[in-house]
Parts: sequence; structure tokens; C-alpha cells
Amino acid sequence: MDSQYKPTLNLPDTEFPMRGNLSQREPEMLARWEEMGLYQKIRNARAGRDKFVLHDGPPYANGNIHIGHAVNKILKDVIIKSRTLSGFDAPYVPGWDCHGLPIELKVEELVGKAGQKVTASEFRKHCREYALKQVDGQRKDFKRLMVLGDWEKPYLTMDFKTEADIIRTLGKIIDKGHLHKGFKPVNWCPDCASALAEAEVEYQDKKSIAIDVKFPFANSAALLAAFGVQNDSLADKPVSIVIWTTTPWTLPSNEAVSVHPTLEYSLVLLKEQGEMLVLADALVQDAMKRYGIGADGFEVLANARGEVFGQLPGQEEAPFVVHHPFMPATDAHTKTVPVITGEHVTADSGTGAVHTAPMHGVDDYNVSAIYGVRSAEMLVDGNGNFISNPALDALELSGLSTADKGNFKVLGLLAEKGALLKKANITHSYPHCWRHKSPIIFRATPQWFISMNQAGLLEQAMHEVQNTVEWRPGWGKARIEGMMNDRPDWCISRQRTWGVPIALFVHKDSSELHPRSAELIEQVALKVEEKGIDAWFDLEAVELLGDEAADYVKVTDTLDVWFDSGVTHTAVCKAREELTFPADMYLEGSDQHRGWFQSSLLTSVAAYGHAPYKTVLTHGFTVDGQGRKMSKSLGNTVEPQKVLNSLGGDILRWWVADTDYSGEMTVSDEILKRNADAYRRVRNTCRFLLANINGFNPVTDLVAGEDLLPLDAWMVDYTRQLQDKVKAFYLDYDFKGLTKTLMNFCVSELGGFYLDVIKDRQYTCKRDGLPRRSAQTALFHVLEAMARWIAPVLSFTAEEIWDNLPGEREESVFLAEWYEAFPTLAVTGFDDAYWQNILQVKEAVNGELEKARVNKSIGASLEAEVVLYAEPEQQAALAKLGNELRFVLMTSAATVQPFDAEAGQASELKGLRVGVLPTTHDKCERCWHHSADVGLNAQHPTLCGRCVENVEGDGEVRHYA
RNA sequence: AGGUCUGUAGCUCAGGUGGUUAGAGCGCACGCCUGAUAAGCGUGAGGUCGGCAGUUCAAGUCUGCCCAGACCUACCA
Repeated sequence: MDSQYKPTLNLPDTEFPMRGNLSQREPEMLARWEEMGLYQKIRNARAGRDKFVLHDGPPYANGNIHIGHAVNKILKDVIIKSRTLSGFDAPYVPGWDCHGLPIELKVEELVGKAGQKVTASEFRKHCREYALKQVDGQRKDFKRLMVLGDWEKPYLTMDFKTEADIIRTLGKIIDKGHLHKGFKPVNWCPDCASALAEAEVEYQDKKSIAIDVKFPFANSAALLAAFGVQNDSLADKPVSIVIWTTTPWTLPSNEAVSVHPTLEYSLVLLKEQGEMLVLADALVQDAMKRYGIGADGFEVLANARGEVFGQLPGQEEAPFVVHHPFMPATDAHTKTVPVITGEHVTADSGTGAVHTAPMHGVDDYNVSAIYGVRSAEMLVDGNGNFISNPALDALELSGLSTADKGNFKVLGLLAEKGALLKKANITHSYPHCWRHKSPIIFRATPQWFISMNQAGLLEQAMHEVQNTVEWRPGWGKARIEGMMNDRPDWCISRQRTWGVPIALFVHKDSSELHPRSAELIEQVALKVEEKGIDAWFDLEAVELLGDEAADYVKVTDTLDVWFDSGVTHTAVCKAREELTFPADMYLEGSDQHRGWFQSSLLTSVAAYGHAPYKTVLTHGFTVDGQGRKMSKSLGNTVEPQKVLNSLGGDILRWWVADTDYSGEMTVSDEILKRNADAYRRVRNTCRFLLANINGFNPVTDLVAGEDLLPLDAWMVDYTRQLQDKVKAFYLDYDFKGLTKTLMNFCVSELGGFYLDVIKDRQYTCKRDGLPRRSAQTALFHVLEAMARWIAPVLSFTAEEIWDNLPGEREESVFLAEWYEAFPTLAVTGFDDAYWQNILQVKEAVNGELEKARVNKSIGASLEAEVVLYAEPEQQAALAKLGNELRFVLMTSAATVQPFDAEAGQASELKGLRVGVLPTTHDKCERCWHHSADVGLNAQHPTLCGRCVENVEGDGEVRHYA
């Protein structure tokens, strides 16, 4: 039942709704921002200011955005918005990575392979259209996250100008001497007759023939000596090292046998056969069983580590060579190959000695490169058949398929030569072409590389990593260092259709680059700027080379897409006026230490000698509630679109800010629910603030700093000091520090204390009297500050508050800077320490009130009267508030007495005892305080004295609170 | 298998250089209020600080090993 005096109260009132209804209202706000051209207005407002450039790492233009994309974009947006609030000109140019295999595969599904149903040129056109469509889809979602940026003019790696600049940057890197041509084994499908990318390979079980093959040592006497065996009766017996392989067809290409330098090898005598074998010590038992030799059929003569008989890095020549079982050398004997050492060798299976064919295995290739072991010729053609050459012709291998006949022929040769120790069928996981489902082979092909060492690139890049770049968190440095230290040369060529061409001419005989390559590249770039990458593929060599054209071949390889995105420091940061090079920051997930951070660094150092970024900030990956990675197959993904359509963007953003992004970021329904709870608290606090400055016009009603009541002055001062912390959190990219601090402010000092205390004054005092205007002034300052504090994170809500704030202001909170219009306050002796003490006293009193409540002697705190028995210092402090102490404690009466160990109850606070009594006075109908003067006024028999004063008189006077 | 990282109450996080009964907010339970009301206030219960050893008078904090998880790389001859 409403009191007749209710209309005389100043109750809170606001249009600002309690519930955000974010999923519906955020899109409306976005439309408004777009309509007013907010991004451009911010640019204009910050023109001429210091720049802060966060360069966007381009997501791949394929598929819907997932939660990881959302995290990345939101973090970037929070940083950019906070820097903008700090007064920086912080442009954000989002980008997309548009070339490459995944798009080709999608387009293949739609129109077929390039060169089959459609021409390469048409295929590229389809790729371009497809990529554009993907960009549109992702852009819509990114904008929905309320990420502010130049969405009208993003950068695309497939923009003609960008494609041209990618080629130019390649030219620059060639100019500095970092390019070299080499070979590399790649996944090769004999049915496609082409190379396969990693993504086109799938693993299936395959039946293979596994064989143990003997490679006899050329100098067995020396080998025995190396094993420390001196026994003349053995001297004339053959010694072989045994390899195990599941790809017999690669044996013709064998160029070495690898052993592990620190693994123990045994010299085993086969008694019956009268020959010796070298095998890994740990595998002797297994091998003998496999060969059908019983325990008494062999004897281990000696052991030696691999480094004793294998060639070590740095050694000019191999200490031992072995005879290839069947490949002929120039003379009558079979050719010999070196025994080398390699870290890739294990004693897990086989024999501990690895058949090494550099043309057919990555490890083989890498280890061979260390010793300069090279195959003279690739013996297998693109269809997986042995080529024809004198040696293969003689062995009758030419033309046979490595998949069957060729393989069997090799087995036959081995058996014929007596080199085959054992043949067995095994089933193992083996790479297959995902299209043909046929087993693939490894086949070395000519490729282009950016060399880590030929022009000192690795060294320079490492210098940048260690000395000029700031890594956040600090372990990012160790991570990228480790990754760079063991990285091979960067193979930048791909045999693909949808990619930026390696726009080079090489001599048809020598394979040397054209001497005027730098100049030619610029000419090509100009054409690509006009017509895109097709300009190169359509180009006739004569156009640029004239008469020389006959001697040169146009390279048709495309660039690794990591090169595209890696050189956006040039194609975007350098090319766009609003950006800077180097950029202030790159910010991506921790997978990019291998990816974009590295490709950007290497290309920038290669081209310009320095890093493209000053700071690299890394975030972790999202995992589910159990800490497991998100995957569609596990069904534990959290889709950002779903969150946006249910809880809303501000809640997703709050979650990003509230989570420690330096490690794994956990998301689950419960976590999002908790974040929605936190959001509601912040929102409601702001709503209550707005509701209480109802009717407040800052132009006419703002109370000067020196006139504020001490409690209000404290609130203003507290807020001002909190702002320093807020700024520091943003500067330090510590967003969880920010959200936690903000939350505590809303719950403790502000929500739990100040707002609760001033309600009485707000509601009951005269509408335009000083007591109320003083509090409103404080609330106004808090709101001005807080709207800005939350804007980088709760972008929608901040703007919504901004709309509800009185006074002249910018069109959007994002055009504003941090609030600095805090008033100068009077020095009153009521400082922060004073009020913090009061807060503790209040807590102690609450403890006692709760006991009375449990006894049912009181309900609301206004039904109580308290007496505080305090030590002198505390007594003096409390007495300073005089009669207004009761307002702070929210009791109907509060008096202070000297400490008396007998009186009241001991409270939580030492030196303070508290007496709680249920009030005996009548309750004022209007202010709900119980007071002796209720009913003294005949006109208003249900009111207390101060309410009479507030209703009829000039209004009560407040001195402190 | 290797490199980098993570593991503190149900949830999200604080806990410089080792030192009293390990903190906060949320959530939860109970209570109050009904003039912030799909709100607000109060009180309270929750932790062998991933595990095991060790160094030390003293370890969440240092060392080693192990377990679980994340990212990256390699391997499956």
C-alpha cells in the first residue's frame, strides 16, 4: 500500500532498461554506428595524434568464423578502442588471406579441376569469386562482434595491388640474395601425376612388403677393427649392415645408410652362414627371430656406437662405405654408398640402420644434405614408373610401376644377389591421395627456397627476436627462437593454380635467374596491378624478354600463401597511408609463432633488415570446460554466432576480457552464464546511477568540488584514483585485471556501500537541495568515467549509457577520451583512509545486526538503534560524523560511547563493541526511520521532523553524508 | 618423441625477492528488504594450492620426477 507521501520522494527513474536484450538491440546500435560513419569520424577526430598501429593478421577466407576468431578480433578491438580512449590515432584495417589450397579444393568441387573442365584462368576467376563471398560472410560476423574497423576497405591478399606488392617484395628478397633453388621431396600422387599438399593427404592402412636387406661393407677388416674385434678367422668373412624397409622400390635410389650416432650397434656372427651383420643392439633378438636363427645360431661379437663407424657432420669423408646390393657403378662392381649418422634414426623397429634415399623421403633428404650426398637423377617419373636410363635398362626396371611390377622386380634382384635376409607382409598406416585413395610416394622436385643462411637471414632475424621485439608474454621469445633454430630453409614454391606467381624467368639450360630479374619483376608487378595474377600466367615471355625469350623459361610455380600474408607489412602497412611500418603490434594465437609471426619476421628482415613489429602479443586457444580442445567431432564447440544470438556480444566480449588469454581459454555454458551474471551486475549498477541522476542537469545543478559533502567527495576521489588503475590495466593489456576491478567496485565500495547509503538522501531530501545535488554530482562524475572505462569491452552498453547521460557530449563514447573533468576537492580530513575505516566499522556493525535479525528482534536495519563503544581514536573518528553516523550505518539511531568492556557485544573489529537495540520509536511513514519526533507535527502526524522539513520547509541540512 | 606453455575453492582470477589461521568476486545455502524488485542488502559454508619426492627452521611460492591438458614440430624407414 503506497504512502500518501510517496509522491514527495525522489525515487530513481530512468529509460535505461534493466535487461540489455543485447541480441536484439546490438544490431540496431551497429546500424547506427555504420550510418553515422563512426569509424571515419574517429579517424577525423584523431587526425594528427600519435599513431598506434595494430596490424591485423588475415584470417583465411573460408568458412564461418569460430570462437577462436572471435577471441582474436575482440582482443584486437579492446586494445584499439582503449588506445583511442587514450587519445591515440589507432586505425584498424582488417584483412583476409585469399589465395591457396583450401579455396582451390572448394572450387574444384564446384567447377572441377583447373585444366580439365575449366581453364586455369577461369578457375582462378571462380576462386576469386568464392573468396569474396567468404570474406563477405566473415565480415558480417566480425562486425557483429562490435569490432570497429575499416570494414569498407579491408585488405585482401588477392587485391591486384596487393598481389603486385607481394611480387615486388619477393623481388626485394631476391635482390638481397636470400633466394635459392633446390630440391625437396614432396607428397606425390602417381594417379594425379602431381604434388599433393599436406591437406590432400590422408592416412589409411596399407599392406606392404617389408624387407631386411644386407649392404656389405667394402672393407670388412677395417670394420672389425672399428668394433675392436681381432680374430683372423673372421677376417675373410663378409660383414653387412642390415636395413629394413617397406618401400623396396626406393632401393635403386639409395644413396646412403644411416645409423644413430649414440645408439649401440652389435656385430653379430651368424655361425651357420659364416657371415656377420651389423644391427642395433636393442633389436638383435627381434631380428634373429625374424630371420629364423635360434639363440645358438648367432653370437654377438662386439658392440660399438654408431658414431664409431658412421660419418659425422663435419667429417669430410665417410669412414665406411657399403656396397649397394644391385645398382651398378661405373665399373663391374655395384656402387658404394656411405654409412652416415642421423638423429632421425631410432631403435623402435627394423634394424636401427636406415636405408636412405634422398629423392624419396624428407628425413633422407635432410640428412643427406648435411653430408652433401645427392642423387644424380630422379629415377621415378611423374606417373610412378621407373625412367629409362642405362642402369635401370640393364636391370630391366625401366618403365615398371613402383606400385607393383617395379617393386617385385626389385625384390627379385635382391634375392638374386643374395641380399634379401627376410621378406614379410605388414599392414601399416600409410599416406594416400584423398582423391584417388591410392598410396602416394615421396618424390623430390625442384623448388624455390628462402635460405636461412646463404645471406645471413637466420642470424639477422634472431637478432631482431632477441633485441628489438617485445614478446608478450615473455616466453614468446623462447618459443619462436626454438622454432626458428631448427627450421629448414623455407620452401616458398607451390605447384598450384590459385596463388601469386613466382614471377621469374630462368635460363632453360642453366636454370640461372635472368640477370635483369629485379627490373623484370617490377614490370610484371605493374601488369599484375592492372589485371591481377592472370597477367603473369597470360604473359608471353617475348613481351618482356624480346629476343632472349627463346633461352628462358617462365616459372609457373606459385608462392606459399604464408608468403602472401607474411609480406603484408609491405603490401598493407607500407602501402596504406594511415598505417605505419613497422607496426606497433601483431596479435595472434600462439600457433602463429610458427606461422605468421615468423613468416612476417623472415620476409621483413630479408627485405629490410628489421622486424615488422615492435610488440608481439599472443593469446592461447579456446578449450572446453574440461580443458579439452574444441572440435566438431567431439561436439564441444561454442559457436560465437549462437552466443551472439542468445546472450549477446557484450557478454562474449566480457568473457574474452575476463579470461586470462595468455593460456588456454576455457569456455562452456556455465562460464558464459557466470559472465552474463557479471554483466548484469555492471549493467544494473550503471542503471541505478542513471536512475538517480534523474532530473540532474550538469550545467545548472553540478555542485562545485569544494561544496560536495565529504562522503560524495570521497566517491569522486575514489573514482578518480580508480581511473588511474583502469588506464594502467589497459596499457598493460591486463583486461581481466580491469574486469575484476570494475566488478569489485560495483559490488563493494560503490554498490555495497556508497549507493546503499545515499539512497536515503536521494529519496527523502529536497529535490534540488544541496544534499541531493551533491550526491548526484558524484554519481554524474562516476558515470562519465565509467561509461568510458567499460567502452572498450562492453561497447554496446557503454554507448547506451552515453545516450542516457545528460549534458553536451560527443556523438559517440568512442569519439571521447578518458574523463578528466574531476573537480578539485576541499581538504576536509575525510580522506580515503577515513572512509575505509568507516567501511570496516559498518561491516562489524552488520555482523551484530545480523545476530539481532537471527533472533527476530529486528528485520530491516532501520528497526535497530546502535551504540558503539570505541577506543578513543575510533571514538573520535566516529564522532566526526555526529548525528549523521546513523545514515552511514543505515540504522535509526547511532551513538558513540567510550570503550567499555562490559557494554554491548564484542564485534569483529578490535577496540569496538556494539550494542544493538530494537527501536522503540514510531516509524516515519515517509523515510522509514524510527524516531522520537514522529507525530510531533499535527499537520503530518505520521512524519518525523526532518521529513516535515523536507516536505514543507527549506529541506534538511546534511554536513557529511 | 622433442620444444613452448598451463594446472590455487563449483566458476573466473589475486597471491614481488619462500615466513602468521591461502584472498576476491561470482555461484551456492540461509536470512532481510519490497522506494534499484526477473533488482538490492546481510550472514555463511566451500581449498591436503594437479601428484610424489627433495632442499629449508619454514614451500602455493625453489629443485627433480610423474600425471593431465593446450599449441607447435617431428616420426611411423
